[in-house]
Amino acid sequence: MQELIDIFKALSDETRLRILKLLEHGELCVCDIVAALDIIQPKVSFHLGVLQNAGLIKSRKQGRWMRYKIDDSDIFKRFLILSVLEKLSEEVIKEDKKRLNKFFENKDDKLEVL
Amino acid sequence: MQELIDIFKALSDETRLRILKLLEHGELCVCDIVAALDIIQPKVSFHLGVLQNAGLIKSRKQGRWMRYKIDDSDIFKRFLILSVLEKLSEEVIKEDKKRLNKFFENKDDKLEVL
DNA sequence: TGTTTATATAAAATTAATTTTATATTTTAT
DNA sequence: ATAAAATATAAAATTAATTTTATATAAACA
Repeated sequence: MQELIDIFKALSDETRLRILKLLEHGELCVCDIVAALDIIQPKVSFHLGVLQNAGLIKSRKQGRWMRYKIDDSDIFKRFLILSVLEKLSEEVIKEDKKRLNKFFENKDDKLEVL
Repeated sequence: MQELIDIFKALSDETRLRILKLLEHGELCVCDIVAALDIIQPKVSFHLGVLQNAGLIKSRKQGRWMRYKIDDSDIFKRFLILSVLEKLSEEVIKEDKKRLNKFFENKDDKLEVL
């Protein structure tokens, strides 16, 4: 029962739904998400923790980055996450994606300089 | 987005999941649920309100009773509710059903007396 | 009509979740 | 080695959700 409650609780917050939507197309590190949502890092880490605790995302450490991606390893979570992604209008996360893309461009610039 | 959040929030509470499970086989009035869960009436009304706000149950007034039942009128809610009902072990609500049955027996007794 | 029953709701008290601020840890780069 | 970057976590502050207590309303009954 608690496992189920944790999943629903994790999904009942705007910031966390925005994070899931950002992770729709793959893995991101914490700093990507901070840049995209334009909120402070400890807050992002907190929400990533809630999502991970509920088993909706998983992480791996790569160098000094911690990369997160969706974990839809069972049919129930898969359906839930698919529903969420489908139901969230693009409108809601338009600005998030803009900021993320801008952040990526700057990353690329830096890489080209090296 | 808020609608989705309200649905998940409604589902992220033990009392409310127990109520949904009680409503699995049909309509119940508030006093049935109070008897089954063995918690005070304003608390039950509060949780019924949360579930109804989220569109997961609906009510109709009949005499002095307010009867509630599951509202799975769209495919997404239907799936969610089905998943919840399937995932909640009978164990969790065994006592609830016992108390509900005892309450029903007493109701019948009273009717027979009349 | 006055009383009882079923329910809702408001207000206060309590508990839980979130946010912010400050700091610690780990990894990489200088 | 030192400094900087990325992240986590602890503590405090804030906000939100839940629970309790008290009361109001409406329907049915004596």
